Amino acid sequence: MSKNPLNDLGSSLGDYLREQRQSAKLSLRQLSELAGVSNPYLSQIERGLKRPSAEILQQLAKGLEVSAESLYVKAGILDEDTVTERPRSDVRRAIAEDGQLTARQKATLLDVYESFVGTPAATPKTRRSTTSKAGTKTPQKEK
Amino acid sequence: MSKNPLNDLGSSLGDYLREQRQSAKLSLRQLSELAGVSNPYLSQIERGLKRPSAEILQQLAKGLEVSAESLYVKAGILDEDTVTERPRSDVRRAIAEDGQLTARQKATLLDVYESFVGTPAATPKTRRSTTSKAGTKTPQKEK
DNA sequence: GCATTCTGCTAACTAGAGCAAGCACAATGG
DNA sequence: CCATTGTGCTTGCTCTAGTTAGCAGAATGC
Repeated sequence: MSKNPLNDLGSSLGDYLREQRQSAKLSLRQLSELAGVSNPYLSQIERGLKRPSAEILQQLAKGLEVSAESLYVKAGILDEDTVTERPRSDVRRAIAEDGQLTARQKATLLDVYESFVGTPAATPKTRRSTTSKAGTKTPQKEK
Repeated sequence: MSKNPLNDLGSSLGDYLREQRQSAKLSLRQLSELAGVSNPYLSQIERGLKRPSAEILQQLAKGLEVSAESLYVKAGILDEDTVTERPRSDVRRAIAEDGQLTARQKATLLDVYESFVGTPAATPKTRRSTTSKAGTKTPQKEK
C-alpha cells in the first residue's frame, strides 16, 4: 500500500489530500485556485515532495471544505487525541491546558490541588503531566 | 514610503511566549535548549520578527509545558472556537466536578485560580460558531 | 490532419525560516 | 581591578517552502 518507496516526507497527508480532491471532483488547478496556492506546489504536496506550512494547510482545508484540524492531524502538527478525545473534566489536565495561567502559576495551582488529593500514587517517579504526548510521531530530523 | 521595514508580525504570539518563558524563570538559552531551537531564533520569535512554523511551536510548547494548541491559536493557525468548543477544559468546571475534593477545598482552589486569572467579570464567551464542526470532519462534498 | 484546452508535472527562481558564530552589556567573584 | 559567566541581540549564512513560466500527453472539436 505504501506507494512511496523512499519518500521520506510524510506521505499520508499527500495521499489524503489527493483523495479528498479527487472525490470532490476537482482538478489540481481548480483546487489551487480555490485555495489560493500554486498548482505545481499543490502537486508536489500531494506527492509528498514538499511539506506545506500550517497556513497552506488552512487554505487547502478551506478549498476542500474539510476541517483544518483534520489536515493538521495528518500533517503531524496536531495530535489526534486532542481533537477526538473527550476526557472527563480532570483538574490536572484543565490546569495544564489553561491558556491564561503562566507556567509558574500552573505549578502552584497543581501543588495546591495535590496537597488536597495527593499525588498520583502509582507513579514513583514524578510523572510528567505533559499536555500532549508529543513523543508519539514527531520525526524530527536532526542534521 | 512609510518606512515600515520591520513589520510587526503579530507579536501577540511573541509576547505570550516571552511572558510564559519569563514566568517559568527560563532564560532564552535555557528554553531554546529545552525546545531544541536556536536561541537567536527564539529571540526573534519573541520580538515578532520571525514567524515560527507549527513544528517549532510544538517544540516550544513542549519546552514551556503548555499545550501546543494554545500556541497555534496565538499564532493564528487554529481557531480559538475549535479549541474552546471541545472538551471544555475549563479549570473552574474541572474543580467543580472533581470527585475527591471537599467543598471547602474546591472553594480554596478556585480562589487561588481566580487570584491568578481574575474573576469572570462578564460573560466569558458564549459565542458558538454555527458552522458544522460537529465531529472531526464533515466532508459533505458530493456534487 | 491540426488547433485548442484540458490534465498533471518539471525547471528555475525568490523570499524567508532557522541555524552557528560572535557581539555588547550586566552581574558575579577572585 | 580584571576574568568569568550569565543575559539578550546582530550578523551572515544555508536550506526549503512556495512562486511563475513552461513542458508533455490525453481529450475535445474544426
